[in-house]
Amino acid sequence: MVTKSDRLNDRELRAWRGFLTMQDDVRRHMNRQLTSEAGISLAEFSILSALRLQPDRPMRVFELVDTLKWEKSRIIHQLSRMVRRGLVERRASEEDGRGTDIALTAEGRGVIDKALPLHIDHIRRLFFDVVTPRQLDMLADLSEAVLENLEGEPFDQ
Amino acid sequence: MVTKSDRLNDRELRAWRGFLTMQDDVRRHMNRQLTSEAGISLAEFSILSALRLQPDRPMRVFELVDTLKWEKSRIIHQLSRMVRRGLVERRASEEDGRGTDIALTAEGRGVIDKALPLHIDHIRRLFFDVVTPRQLDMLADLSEAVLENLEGEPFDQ
DNA sequence: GATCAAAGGATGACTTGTCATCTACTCAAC
DNA sequence: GTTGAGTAGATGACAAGTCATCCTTTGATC
Repeated sequence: MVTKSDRLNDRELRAWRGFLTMQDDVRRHMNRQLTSEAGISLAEFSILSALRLQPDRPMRVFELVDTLKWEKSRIIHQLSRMVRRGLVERRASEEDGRGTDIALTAEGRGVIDKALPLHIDHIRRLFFDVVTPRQLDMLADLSEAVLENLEGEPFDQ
Repeated sequence: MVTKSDRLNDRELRAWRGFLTMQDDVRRHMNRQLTSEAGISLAEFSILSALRLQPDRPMRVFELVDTLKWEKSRIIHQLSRMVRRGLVERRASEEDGRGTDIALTAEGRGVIDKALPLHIDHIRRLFFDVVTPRQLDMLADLSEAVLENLEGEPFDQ
């Protein structure tokens, strides 16, 4: 049973503030590295690398939603911006008259192929170089526990 | 010495994807809970609770920057929006002619006093209830290690 | 084959966050 | 007391993310 109280204790506060700050800073660093070395944002990187996982076929919008776990509308807006920049293409799906296939353009493929190794180098230096294997596994466990817990919560989906 | 490679191994991938997804989802949940139960966003909550830490004096903008570790411009824009909504006030600083004091309005104080306990309840259910003390300390250590490491990196500040 | 709920996706309005740039003031050196 | 570098904060333009709403197609039921 968990002790309830109207404030966080020192241990909780340390972890929580550290987590929030770290996660915010890490995102900002990733964004800046990608912008300056590959000319794309972290959001664009996320979409492009999801598409790169299925190199030889386009993906449906809902597959991107499932892969990235973003809100549908967030994905769709991001795709619209990326279509404008020529990184991806929309095509009517052949299987489902309501559906849209999303495909990498040649430029999108070029960009992600260049960005991926640079980004992996970056997050290695940023993150993995100072995190022990034990911490890594604990973070994975913790993340999965929290994610699973989230599904039962109000304000979900 | 760390093994370099152009891709993440399974262990790294599991932790990294879990972390990114979890952190994104947690933010979204916090935002929704605050919006629906207290009528403010997470960004507004962050500013208001920083101000609430010094209940009896206004804070300077740079103090908010130091406390929250946000970019200066992010803080300033957020403050402008919150002034518009009547949650905080700007006053010329008496000590420094360039400076601005930021103070809670009566409404801002009312809102944060109502929001704080609700939010703490929420993150307890969301997060602390499924995270062990050991994991908590590990997360704090990990966050501090990564934050410290970030300071030496390019793309900092 | 008409009806209708649900699925797949798009759009608009609005908030949030970033970068680049700008103004006003301070403080030190001369 | 000028000059000039650095500090404190503000602004504008744009990219991201959220919510509410909309349109079309599908698929089940009658």
